[in-house]
Amino acid sequence: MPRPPGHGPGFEVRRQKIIDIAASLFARQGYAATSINDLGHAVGLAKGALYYYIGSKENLLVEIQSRVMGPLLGRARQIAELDTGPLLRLRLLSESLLTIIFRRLDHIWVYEHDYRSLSGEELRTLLEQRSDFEQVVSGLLAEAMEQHVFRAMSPRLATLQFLNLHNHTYQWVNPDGQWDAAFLSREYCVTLFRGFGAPDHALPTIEEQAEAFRRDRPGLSLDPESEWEEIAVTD
Amino acid sequence: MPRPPGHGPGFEVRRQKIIDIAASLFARQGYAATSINDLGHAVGLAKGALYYYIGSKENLLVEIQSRVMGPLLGRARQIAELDTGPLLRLRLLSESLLTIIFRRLDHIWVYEHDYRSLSGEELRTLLEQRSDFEQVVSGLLAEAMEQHVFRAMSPRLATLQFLNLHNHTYQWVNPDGQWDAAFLSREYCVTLFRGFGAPDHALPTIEEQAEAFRRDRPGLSLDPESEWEEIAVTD
Amino acid sequence: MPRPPGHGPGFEVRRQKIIDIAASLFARQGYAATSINDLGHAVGLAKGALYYYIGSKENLLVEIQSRVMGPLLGRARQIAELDTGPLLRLRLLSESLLTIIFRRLDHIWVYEHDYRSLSGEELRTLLEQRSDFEQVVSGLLAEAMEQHVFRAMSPRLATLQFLNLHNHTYQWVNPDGQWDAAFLSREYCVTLFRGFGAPDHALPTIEEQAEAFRRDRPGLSLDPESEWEEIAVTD
Amino acid sequence: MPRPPGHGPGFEVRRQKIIDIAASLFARQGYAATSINDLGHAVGLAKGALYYYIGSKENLLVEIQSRVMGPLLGRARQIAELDTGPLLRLRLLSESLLTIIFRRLDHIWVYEHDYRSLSGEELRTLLEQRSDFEQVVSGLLAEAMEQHVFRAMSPRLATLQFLNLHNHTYQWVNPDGQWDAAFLSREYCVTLFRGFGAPDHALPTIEEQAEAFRRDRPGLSLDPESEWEEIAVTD
DNA sequence: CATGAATGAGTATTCATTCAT
DNA sequence: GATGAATGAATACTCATTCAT
Repeated sequence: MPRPPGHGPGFEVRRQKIIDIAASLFARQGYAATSINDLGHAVGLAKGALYYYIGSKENLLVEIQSRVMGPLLGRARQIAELDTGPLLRLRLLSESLLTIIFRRLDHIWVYEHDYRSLSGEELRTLLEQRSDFEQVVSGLLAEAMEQHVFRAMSPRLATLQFLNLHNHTYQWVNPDGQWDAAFLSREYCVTLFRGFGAPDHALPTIEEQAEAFRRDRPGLSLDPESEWEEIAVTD
Repeated sequence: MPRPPGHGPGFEVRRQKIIDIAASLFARQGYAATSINDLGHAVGLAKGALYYYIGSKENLLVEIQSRVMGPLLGRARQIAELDTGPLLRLRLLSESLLTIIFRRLDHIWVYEHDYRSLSGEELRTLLEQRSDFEQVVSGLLAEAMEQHVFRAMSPRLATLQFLNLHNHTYQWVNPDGQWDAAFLSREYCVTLFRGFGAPDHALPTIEEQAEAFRRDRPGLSLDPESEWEEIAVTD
Repeated sequence: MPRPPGHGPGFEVRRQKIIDIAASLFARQGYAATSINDLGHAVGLAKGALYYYIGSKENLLVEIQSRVMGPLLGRARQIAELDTGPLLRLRLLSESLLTIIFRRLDHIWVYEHDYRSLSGEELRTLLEQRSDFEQVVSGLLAEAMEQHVFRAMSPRLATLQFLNLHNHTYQWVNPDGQWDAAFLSREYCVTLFRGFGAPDHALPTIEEQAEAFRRDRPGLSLDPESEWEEIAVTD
Repeated sequence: MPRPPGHGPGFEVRRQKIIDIAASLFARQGYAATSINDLGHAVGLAKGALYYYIGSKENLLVEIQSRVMGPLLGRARQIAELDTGPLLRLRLLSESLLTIIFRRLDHIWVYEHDYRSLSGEELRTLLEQRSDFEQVVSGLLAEAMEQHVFRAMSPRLATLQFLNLHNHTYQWVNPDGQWDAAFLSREYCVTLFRGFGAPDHALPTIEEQAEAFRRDRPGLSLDPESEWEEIAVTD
């Protein structure tokens, strides 16, 4: 009894590899400046076979974007619901964001530079996801202000500062360099928490809390390797 | 970049107008997605005439980039040499940078998104200019650390945080919105100066100093309008 | 067109079904605009298996063409040899032609629209068959003129009028509509026989003859159902 | 004072020539089977220059279709409004239709074979125009029936017979052959008018009327040469 | 100065066909 | 028998650039 027409078992594996390679090319040369021919050459496949896997060039962009936004949003929502103070959650969120930037720098380049190449429907989805992520950040910052841990300030402006500081990192970061995501997160949060902190409020010892948290909740660990793969594939 | 002789008196004026329009188109649609035809249509000139003014498409990109970097570097060097404390100079630099972002948002979009479309020689020039600007920032931050106004930290990392916070602003800023460059600069500097500040050091009243400075040195005023035009054209 | 040996018993049945589906797709979308993928999808078979049955895309066209011309020519020759007056034979031929048009409208569309996609050898065969059919018509018309049932006129022009009137029918006919092949044949023949008839010659009562004929010679009945299937499969 | 960007004086001339050549290629090989490369080769122009004139391949189809329908509908409406008997008008209409078929055989091939390659909007326009033409025919036939010049019959079926007889002519006609449009029109009308005529009604001497008409109304002459060019270019 | 016309290489995408498994 | 994977040529179309006038 032959199985109905469809895709073989190796299809998805190869498809993911092609998206990997596409992300790296797009990151290096830009989406518009990378031709399907370039990609075929890099993958080692003729154009026809390439299309068998990718459907269309724009579809590659969609896949790359959702590889970024899927894990990011998933993790952000997990963190937002933890029963800890808002600062610890901001610290965890910061590290998650930076971890993803470190681990998939090429995806982030594409994500940041070429999202305007998306067409209507896909673009709307993406912008919604971005907005969802921003609202998680906004919510945590607002909470910190309500608890007078942070001084009163425009929540929107605080959010934008948080995002500026983190999101621009992809422009210069070297994943194999001296700094890792944990270190950068610590530094950024020191700057932000001191910058945003209420004048008379002694900031809590976030780093100790974070360490304790990681010790107690290994299931929610931020180990980037496993997390990414798992979420990316099932996403 | 001298032009061959024989151009009439209106040549440069018209050339600058064409670059203006090109910048706005590139910002809206991207450099790769904007055709010379589009530009000709927007300018009201046939393609042949356009080439008389622009030389090549890539040349437009070079012009736009140097319109950004020229005034920015010029202003940065002026500020760096002022005989005031490093924090005031950082504050003035911050406002200059944001002023340029506000006033020429389209140029900045092109500058940030399409610099990879430049070829070797031009790209190297650009990266050098970026590096020069970063060194001005680095220098001021190091000075603040030496004077123990800022706590001891990696000067490189401090620089990158300063740049992250400012440079990512173009992604969301609305020049006609509620916030202007002066306001954002104030806010960013509060965050950074408190974040970077030495623990036991009371930060000086930068805003008052800045106001006094603007009152005493009107020639060095940050009035973006005049500054920009002047530098851009003679650049 | 014999197939290499080794095919199982269901081969020919499945093959015919595939040609059926191909004809309907080609008729709807055109031969050039229908891909082998489309066909595979409609049939429920992957492309590889499809080629096992069809040989090539052009071959499908050949099969469809001969499914039309085979029964048509066979029936035309049978009718031409009947020992009745030429008008009755024209009337029977007319109804046969229209019957085939009605029963296999999709085949006729392909036959009329896409025969130019055939290559040399196949095209020549097809054109010969068309010419053979035209000669049967010509012969009957000439006979009617010789017997002074029709007025003297160019036999070629009479033939072309007969063919114009019948062959263009596929463009608008609806097999499920109010008119059937028998009705249209009656109407066309009234027009043609009166139009072609010798001025002083009372046209015979063809319809009564036709009815009597059908009563007496059921073996030569025009029942389209059985006739078509039989010829098509053994063809 | 330079004129604004647009098209030079030779543009439209060359454009019309390209459409001529396209029509001849499409007629010979079919629209789908004719590539833009083929056309460029036939015209003696590179692809880029071709697109400068044609806009798109489908646009060529639209132009060809309207070159047929424009003059045809224009002439049909003129004829329908003449103050003569319906038979003379049918005779004039028949000759106009055949004249266009003779003069632009290649256009008619494309018109008849490839109209399904048109997309929604263009297709709808075309079908409307076809329907308009059919209604002119229907109107004249109905008029003849009302005046009892023709026997009572389904006006729709009479129309379809008229159209079958005329429209299928393009399949075999040779414009340089022994028959011209006037001759074919005469023959077709004899067939149709005798075929449709009321049994007891002596058909009028149409050919004499037609000749008189042509003598008296030279402005409405059917001279195909001048008529076509005039209408085609201004259309 | 400015135009319209021309080029040729490049773009994403499709598709009939083949073939190892 | 049937599949999924691969090919390579073809397709319509775009675009930066040039140049005679």
